[in-house]
Amino acid sequence: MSTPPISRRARPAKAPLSRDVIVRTGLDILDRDGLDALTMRRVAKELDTGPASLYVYVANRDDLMAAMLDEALGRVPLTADGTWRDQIHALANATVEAMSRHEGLATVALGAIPTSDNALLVLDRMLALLKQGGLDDTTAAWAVDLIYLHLAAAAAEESAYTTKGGEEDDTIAAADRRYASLDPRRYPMITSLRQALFSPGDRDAWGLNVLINGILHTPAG
Amino acid sequence: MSTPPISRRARPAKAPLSRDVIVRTGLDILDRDGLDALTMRRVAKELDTGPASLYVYVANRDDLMAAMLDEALGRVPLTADGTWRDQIHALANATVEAMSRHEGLATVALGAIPTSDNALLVLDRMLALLKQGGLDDTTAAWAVDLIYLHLAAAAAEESAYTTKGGEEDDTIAAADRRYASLDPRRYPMITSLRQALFSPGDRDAWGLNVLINGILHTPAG
DNA sequence: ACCTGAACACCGTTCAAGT
DNA sequence: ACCTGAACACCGTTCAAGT
Repeated sequence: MSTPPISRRARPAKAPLSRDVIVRTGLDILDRDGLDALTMRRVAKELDTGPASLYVYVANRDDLMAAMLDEALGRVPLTADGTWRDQIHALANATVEAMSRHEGLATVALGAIPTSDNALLVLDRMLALLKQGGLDDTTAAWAVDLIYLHLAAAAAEESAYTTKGGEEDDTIAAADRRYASLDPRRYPMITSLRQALFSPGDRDAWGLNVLINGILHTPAG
Repeated sequence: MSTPPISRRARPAKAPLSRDVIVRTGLDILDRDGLDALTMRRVAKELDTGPASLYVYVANRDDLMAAMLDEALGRVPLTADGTWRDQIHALANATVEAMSRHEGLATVALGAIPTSDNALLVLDRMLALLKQGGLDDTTAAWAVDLIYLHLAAAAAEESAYTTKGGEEDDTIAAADRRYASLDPRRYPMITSLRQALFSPGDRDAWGLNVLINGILHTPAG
C-alpha cells in the first residue's frame, strides 16, 4: 500500500515557502477547520513540508497569528459613502467582519497594542473620521482606542457564538432556558427583564451608536 | 537518590479531591505561573494525583476555566456607596479587577453568554443600577450586555499588558517608538496625534463614562 | 541561505482496571 | 463511586546535518 517516491519533476511544482504563503495557508486552515486545527504541523503539512521549515519565516505560533490578523485587516475597505455616522459604521462593521470571520483572530487583537501595518491603517482612518466630527485631539485619540477595543471584543464574541461547534441559535436558546430557570429572589432583575435581555434587534449598530454618542458627550482628560 | 514509599499514615493527609479544590488550585497556578502553566497535568500534580482523576469533577479544561472565572467573579463586592455613577464605577472596576487579576480569564468571559452563578449576580446588580437610572427595559437589557462585553475586553487588555512577560511600560514604549517611526504620508493622523494617543489619564473611567453617557442618550430598539 | 529529520519535552483526554 | 496507570494521538520548538 506504500506509494513509490515520485521524482521532483513528476509531481506538481511545490510552491516556494514564504511568510506570505504561510500566513495565507494559516488563514485557510482557520476558515476550513477552526482554531484548534491551526497548528504549526498542520500548516507545514498543507505546504508539504515539515514544521521546522516554517521557523525560517515565522518566529512562532503567536507571530503567525499576528501576521494572520494583519492579513485579514488588510481586506477592510478604508473608505465608504454616506454621512459621517454612516462612514464610521461602515468602517466599524468591516473591521468586525474581517476579524470575526476567522475564529480566534479577534482575541489576538485584544492582546496587544495595534502596531501592524493594516491595523494602523484602520486606526488612522478611524482617527480621521473622529477628527472630522470635531473632537479635540485627546478625545479623538482615546476614542479610537476605545472603539478598536470594542470592535475586537464584538468580533471575539461573534466569532465564539458562530463557530463554537453548534449553531448560534442553540447557544442563545440554552442561555434563555438557563435564565428562565433562575430563582427570582436571587436574580430579581434578570428574571423580570428576561424578555428584554433576549429581545431581537441590531445590537451591534446600537452599541456603536452608544459609543459615538457617548464620545460626543464626554471630553477626555 | 530515590525516596522510599511513605505510608499513607506517615505523610500529610491528602486533601480529598473536589471540584472546588481543583478550581482554587487552578486559580493559584494561574496567579503564580500564568496561563501557559495552567495544564490539567499541572493541576493534578499540585494535588498529588494524576490528570485522569480531575475528570471526575471537571468535564475538560474549558469547563475548569469557566469554573475558575465564576470563582473569581464570586469575589466581586456587589454593593457600594456613593452616587448612582459611583456605584456603577465601583461595580465595573471590581469586575475588571477580578477578571484581569488572573491571566486568561477575561477571554473566557468574552467567549460565552454569561450563565454562571456569580456572573449572573454581577449582571443582576448592574441591571438594577441601570433601571435605577431610569432606563426602559430594552435599553437597560442591551446596556448590561454592552457594559459586560466592555468590562471583559478591558480586563483582557489589561491582563495581556500586565502579564505578558515584560513590563507594561516596555510594551507602551515599544508601541510609541513604532508610531514615531511611521511614514506620515501613509499614517497622517496617527503621526500627528501621537502625543494624544499616548497621553496619560484615567482611560478606564473615561471609557465607562462614555458608555454610561452614550446609553443615556441612545434608546435601544 | 534555506530547508529538514529527528528529537525533546511536553499536551488533553480516554479507558480498562482497581478499590 | 471514586480514583488511577498507562496509553493514544497529538503539540511547539530546537538543533545538527544537509543542500
